[in-house]
Amino acid sequence: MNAIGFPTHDHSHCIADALKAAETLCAQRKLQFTPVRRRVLEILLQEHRALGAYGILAELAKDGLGSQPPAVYRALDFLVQNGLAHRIEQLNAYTACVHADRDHAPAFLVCRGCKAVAEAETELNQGRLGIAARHSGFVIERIVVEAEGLCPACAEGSA
Amino acid sequence: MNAIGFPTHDHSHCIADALKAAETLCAQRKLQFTPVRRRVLEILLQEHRALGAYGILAELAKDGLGSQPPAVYRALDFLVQNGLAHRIEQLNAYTACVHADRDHAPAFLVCRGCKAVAEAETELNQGRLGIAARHSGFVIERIVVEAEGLCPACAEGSA
DNA sequence: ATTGATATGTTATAACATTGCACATTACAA
DNA sequence: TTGTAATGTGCAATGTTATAACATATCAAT
Ligand SMILES: [Zn+2]
Ligand SMILES: [Zn+2]
Ligand SMILES: [Zn+2]
Ligand SMILES: [Zn+2]
Repeated sequence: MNAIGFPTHDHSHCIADALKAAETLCAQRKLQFTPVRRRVLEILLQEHRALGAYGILAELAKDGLGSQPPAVYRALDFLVQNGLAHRIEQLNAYTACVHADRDHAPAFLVCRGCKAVAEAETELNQGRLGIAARHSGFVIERIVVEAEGLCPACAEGSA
Repeated sequence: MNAIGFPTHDHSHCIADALKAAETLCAQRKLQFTPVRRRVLEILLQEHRALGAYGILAELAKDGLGSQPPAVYRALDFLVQNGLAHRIEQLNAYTACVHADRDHAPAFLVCRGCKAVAEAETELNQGRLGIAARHSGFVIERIVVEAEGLCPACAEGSA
């Protein structure tokens, strides 16, 4: 699938591939890809959208995999920590990473209409902010880049 | 003062000037710069840091200017709406704008040590994300750019 | 068997944010 | 100046997101 933009794609493959990749990655790094963690990733992969922790928790609960907030937050911590998912700060929500294998600084297009999220990449010390940082001796460790706007479908609808 | 970086500066001027500018701006746009709104901006201006809504509320309450959450959230909405303050998404917190006069797309350096915030500028359709957006027909309306890292002082301390 | 490391379960609470309604103030035009 | 609409405030309740604190389970290495 194309990570950038809002193309249609074979989503079942998309999910299966990502889960497979996560398995491999966890095996390599000797991380435990437990049922809860796997299920949370699966839930996130269902849609290319950002889901809130409590929404995910509701799904989890249906499978009897945890009913209290810490269950989902711990799984999300694990996934985010290991690059399998990302937090969308402007929504206090989470989305599966579309290329968890490579190390990357993610950037997002977030549709305010349908809440769809597309992941792109950025550089840590790019542009004016990077210049400002170097100028002042600020050391950038992580960068949040999230564009809010309308995806083609939603722009069409509101036109 | 220098908006970019973490220089020392005459902070009392900094505050007075910003308040004056806000007054002027509100007069021009026929907006009501009420005591609550003024005081919240003043509180934000005290430090070049991000403050949480409830922290601000506590200060407000000391002056008898409101004791319930809506008081502060309304004022913050007003300030953010009119470009006098910005929301730092990664902290769920707020900071005063350092150049509220000009229309701009703000970007931030946020120190994870001392929570200091420096404001810089960015462009709406910059870099790879802009390219991705144009490519897919996504219309960017707002962009969140927040770098997390260590300011010179904190980097020194942790070395 | 004991220990240590990791993951999970459970309860409670902190922190952030909004809704709804009544009342007060301000703006503005008749 | 007075009526009226728009805007701002006070207050109570509620909703949403996130973490603290403590207990238990599992499993592997000693
Ligand atoms: Zn990613
Ligand atoms: Zn959309
Ligand atoms: Zn600004
Ligand atoms: Zn610092």
